[in-house]
Amino acid sequence: MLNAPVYTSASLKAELNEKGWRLTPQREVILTVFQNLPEGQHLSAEDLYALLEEQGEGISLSTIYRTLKLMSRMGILRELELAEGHKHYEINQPHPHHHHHLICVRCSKTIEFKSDPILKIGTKAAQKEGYHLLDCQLSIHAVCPTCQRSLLV
Amino acid sequence: MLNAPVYTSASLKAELNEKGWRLTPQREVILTVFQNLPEGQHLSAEDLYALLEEQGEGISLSTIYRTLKLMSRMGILRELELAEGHKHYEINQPHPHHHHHLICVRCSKTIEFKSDPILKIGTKAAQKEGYHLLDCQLSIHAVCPTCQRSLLV
DNA sequence: CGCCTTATTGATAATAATATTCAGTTGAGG
DNA sequence: CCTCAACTGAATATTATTATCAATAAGGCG
Ligand SMILES: [Mn+2]
Ligand SMILES: [Mn+2]
Ligand SMILES: [Zn+2]
Ligand SMILES: [Zn+2]
Repeated sequence: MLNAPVYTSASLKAELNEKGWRLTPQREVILTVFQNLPEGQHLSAEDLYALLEEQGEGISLSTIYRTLKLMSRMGILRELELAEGHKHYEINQPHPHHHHHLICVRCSKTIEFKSDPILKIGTKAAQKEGYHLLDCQLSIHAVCPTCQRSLLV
Repeated sequence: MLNAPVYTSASLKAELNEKGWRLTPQREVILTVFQNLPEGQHLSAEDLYALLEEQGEGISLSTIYRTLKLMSRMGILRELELAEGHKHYEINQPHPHHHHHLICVRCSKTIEFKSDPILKIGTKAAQKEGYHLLDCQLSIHAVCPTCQRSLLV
């Protein structure tokens, strides 16, 4: 069941150190931002950069890109394709908060929804092949009601 | 249930013309390539470009990018994030061939698997919100057995 | 069947997200 | 503390994808 723990600074440090990596203030700040992000919000690299700038905790874009990638590969964050041209990120929540995305390919309006069966099926599929699960996300690409009406394409 | 028909030149033409667009030899060729692609194969824009070059049916990269995007937004092709840095495409098959992807985030080794329940859940989720379904794909990000062994990160 | 309008193509240049480089800094283990 | 490799930030490079624009060719229509 997506063994994605709720990370604390301590557990993040432990997991990093285990691999010879380090806990830095920047990584701690970024984790905190994602942990406090309201449900349904997703940040791009630029979003995160701007947000931190605002908070007076400026972190370089280089470090932001590196950290987003690192944490995604650790299974701490999820990398999402919610819009064309750039990725979005959110914290990778375990079971009761784990969810999926219904995305309008025209305007990018996104609706989240939960599904236990999907998480189960995904977990089993990974297990069967001996893969170590990091994230499991159903992406539904569709056209929202508004965009259906506006006949534009 | 993902009303993605099996496209023929005629039905492609019909659907294009309906929107004031045109069927061109290039679009026909590209559709044919994807329809004849063996199960489990996915093409990037560059892959497709090289493949057509080889076949002596060279099509410009501009047109390839435009066509891949157009056909994805029409629901004819699926746009997949199977590797970092570029997208892959495959034909969007209806029910009995519809499938999902288990992807190693380290080496990009990908395994396909089917699941009727997921397609059902996705279809229902879109319906409930009044979205017009184009594609429904579960992406499982994980680490394959080989990459688990090689302790590298 | 031709004609006219306009979508489409291909070549080229532009854009923008992300990666890389490297010198200076700082975690973490001993 | 000390050492050393991992990390950061600034600048630069990369590269997938998009935009531009003149030339071409679908397709609706008379
Ligand atoms: Mn979300
Ligand atoms: Mn596939
Ligand atoms: Zn929309
Ligand atoms: Zn692998």
